[in-house]
Amino acid sequence: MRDTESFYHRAVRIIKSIPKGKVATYGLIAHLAGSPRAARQVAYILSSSWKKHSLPWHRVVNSRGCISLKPGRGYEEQRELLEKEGVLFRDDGSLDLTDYQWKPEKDLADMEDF
DNA sequence: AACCTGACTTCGG
DNA sequence: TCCGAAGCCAGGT
Repeated sequence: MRDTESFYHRAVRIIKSIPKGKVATYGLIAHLAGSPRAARQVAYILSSSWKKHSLPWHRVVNSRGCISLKPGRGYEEQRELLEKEGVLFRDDGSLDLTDYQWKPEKDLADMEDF
């Protein structure tokens, strides 16, 4: 059996476990789910079925700590949701990953170089 | 089966 | 530091 299904479910599970007030990058989620390079797939999962799994989609940002969504296509909504959880944005629209990025406990991860 | 597409990431100029 | 190109993964057509 291919691993794609597992990846999907693992990714969903990981996204669900992102605590309020924290964020995770696409790459980190992909990494934890077992495919370090599948960041795009994580994005796909969010856009296609965040509703289906009640995922906290707004807690996922790109590697620079910015919202990947374009203005008018969810950007403002995501930013608002995050601000409601206490996340502060800089003038350029980015947030401080060193403060907000979720660091999962060793349960889920078999991260090699952490 | 082949090609296109995307809420990404990384590297080189 | 900023911009463009290439690499990657999986779903949709």
